[in-house]
Amino acid sequence: MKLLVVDGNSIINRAFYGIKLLTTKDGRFTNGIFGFLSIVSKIKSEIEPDAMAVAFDLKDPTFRHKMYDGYKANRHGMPDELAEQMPVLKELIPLLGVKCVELSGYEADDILGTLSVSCGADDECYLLTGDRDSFQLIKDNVTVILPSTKMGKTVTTRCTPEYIKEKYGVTPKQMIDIKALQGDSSDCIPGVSGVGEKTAQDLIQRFGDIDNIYENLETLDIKPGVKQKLQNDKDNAYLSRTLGTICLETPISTNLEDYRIGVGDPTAASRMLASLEMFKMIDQLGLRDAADNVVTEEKKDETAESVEPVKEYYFTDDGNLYILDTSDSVLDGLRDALKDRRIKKYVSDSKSVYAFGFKNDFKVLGIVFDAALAAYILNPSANDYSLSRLLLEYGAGSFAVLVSKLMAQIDNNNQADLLALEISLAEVLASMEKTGFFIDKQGLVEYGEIIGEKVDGISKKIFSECGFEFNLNSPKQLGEALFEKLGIPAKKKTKSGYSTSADVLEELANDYPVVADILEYRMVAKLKSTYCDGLVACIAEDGRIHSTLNQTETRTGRISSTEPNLQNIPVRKPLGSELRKFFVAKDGYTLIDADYSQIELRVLAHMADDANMIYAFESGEDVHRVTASQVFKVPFEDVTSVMRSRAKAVNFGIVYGIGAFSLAKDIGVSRAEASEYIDNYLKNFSGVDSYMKNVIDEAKANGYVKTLYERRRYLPELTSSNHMLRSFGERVARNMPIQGTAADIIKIAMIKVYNRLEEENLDAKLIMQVHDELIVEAREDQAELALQIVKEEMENACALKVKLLSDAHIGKTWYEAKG
DNA sequence: TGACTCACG
DNA sequence: ACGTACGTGAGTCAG
Repeated sequence: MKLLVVDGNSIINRAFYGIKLLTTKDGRFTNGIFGFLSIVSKIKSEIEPDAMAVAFDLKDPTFRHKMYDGYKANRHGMPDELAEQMPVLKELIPLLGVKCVELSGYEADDILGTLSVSCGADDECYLLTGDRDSFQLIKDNVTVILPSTKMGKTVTTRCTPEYIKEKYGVTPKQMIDIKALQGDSSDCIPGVSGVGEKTAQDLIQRFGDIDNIYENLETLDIKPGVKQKLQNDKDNAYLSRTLGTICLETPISTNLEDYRIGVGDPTAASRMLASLEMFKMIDQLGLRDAADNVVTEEKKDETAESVEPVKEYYFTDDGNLYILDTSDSVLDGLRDALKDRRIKKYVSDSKSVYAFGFKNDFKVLGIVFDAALAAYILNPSANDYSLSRLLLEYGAGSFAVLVSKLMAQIDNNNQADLLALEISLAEVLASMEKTGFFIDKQGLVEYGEIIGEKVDGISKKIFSECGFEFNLNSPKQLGEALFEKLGIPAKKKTKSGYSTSADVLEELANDYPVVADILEYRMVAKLKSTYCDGLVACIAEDGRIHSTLNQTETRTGRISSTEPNLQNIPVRKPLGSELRKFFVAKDGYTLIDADYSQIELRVLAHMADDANMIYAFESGEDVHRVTASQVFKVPFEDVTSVMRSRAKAVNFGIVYGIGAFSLAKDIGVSRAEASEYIDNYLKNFSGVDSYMKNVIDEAKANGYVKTLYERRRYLPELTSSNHMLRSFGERVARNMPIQGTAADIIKIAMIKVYNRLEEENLDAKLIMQVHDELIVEAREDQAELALQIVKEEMENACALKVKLLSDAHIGKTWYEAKG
């Protein structure tokens, strides 16, 4: 029989520290469980055992180790984030048909030891543990499988008697004697003081065990100093041997039949994994059928009278239309229903339904519910809002059940208006995707050729300055070239070598001309590959780029743009901004670019209800100048450009959840000085000061933060015992309501602009959004009117305690229209 | 696939 | 004692 015994504590510990913290949407930590299941399922499929057990430590609070009271007293307690995962794992394992074994007063090691000696000569035993103490258990038929992390990946080593012989030069049993001499501070095993790994190995290799050493200490060939140390700590050596010997007689069942892998409860297991949001793991553990049963079983319960097969869509008794699958072939048969406003539609993904309408020149009416958008509004931090996942996650047996569960939560959270807003926006986004952005392809290609020549020229220059060639795109090779071969002093390191990021290189560029060239290379290489080549490849047959606008991607409520991303087209540097000259309006049309002025700061002024900041905006003066005058305590007229730019950085920093250190680095002043700026700022803007404190208190009390329009983001990080993680949570708590409210507002504006342009029958279309900026393509003779509409709708999107302002310009290209 | 770098608001 | 500003997406390298 093949037996696999897992040291549960050791493996979940390794997993916990090896994987970044993961949580479910309601804040339960899951990374340890996830890592445990990953490695155990991998090893299980390699070994294919007949029997299996997972052993856990179980400390009896009244238990004191017989020999040594300090035993393991200095082991670090388990962090809460891991401790809460243990009972969950222990509940899950039996559902997978595997026994958990734990016994008061014994460690997992002891259970591994006892089961390993229960195996007969015909059996094979595998011990999965990260604890090298288990090496003493190795025999011809007992192998230790030791996971370790190499270059960020988990690899496993099969440790056999031969492996121990080769690595330590001893038998597995002799490992106990090595440890008796060497000790182990993490286990509070004292050993012989002054004897380390090398000496201990050498002594046991030559003399076999500590009995022989102590019986013949006088005559053995051992250095006098070492002899003295051995003499001094003889008692500790024997005590250590006792402590280091794994118990082989734990009172548990030693009948291997009792550990034969069973069927467990696949349905309960998959339900539990779904609640832990480990959807891939369900497949990995072979529970897909059971998971599907969860859905069909419950479906039977719900619609007991008529068990329908799962369909792509269905009408229900109330005459509403439920559309689960929004592919063209399905929607094709529903055209008439899609045009009928009276038929309420509940869909899995409204944007694609609207897109189908546009593609076929009709308008889809009557979508009242979108499951993906609803789930996104309930929790924007998930990664996947596909229907199959939502059904599992919400434990819903049918689409109709899912809809009612989602809707109940949306109502409960007061988010029905927000959902309606997102559904309206889906139509706008579908229209924008369909329209796309016209590109001067020939101009872009020619620009790409010029940039390409620059790339080649700078590469050659760099190689001649260095005296050797290497791959300039490889941070690793570049780091070695600069900081080793050329001997330039390195400033900063990353996990895998020297940092070569722009801020590091900028500090060196003045002293080392080659570094300045590398910065220039980086810039032009990026322009060439990402923008010139990348964008040209995205131009469709109609001469336009149709980016995808994702509505369920960001944790703050912003939309994102992919394939290609049109929200990060260069603008800050002159050479890069040239690119925008190739984003043009089609013949006879022109572009309107309108962007909100300081929307995030205005939102902050409103939400914090800060009289001073509201006044600053009402004065109509430049807000960074006003801030500078207050923070630096100088009259408004005396604000210098340096003061203004520093105040601007402080304003940004406040929105991001500022720290003095980062502000200091950003604007190049001392930390103390930066700290003074922040203090002055918060004294002047006392409303902001108290808002920032309140928002964190509320976030901690509620577990989430929210925008003016009830968009939420849950922040399990706030309860973390890890300082870094908790601080991150606090910064997010400060930032998300501001960034998110600004996102809500521009979404409202988009819907209004879209509807107005349509109502007024203008030949003008919204084509792009860049967070605080909207772009419209309008027929030339209607451009002025369209501009007025865009500006007006943006400024009237909502009424805050401060006005919203939109700067709008007309131009033939994006470059021109940006103003 | 993850790390690094860099483009944007 | 700890590391250091929010939110994104794409290209590239290297394991």
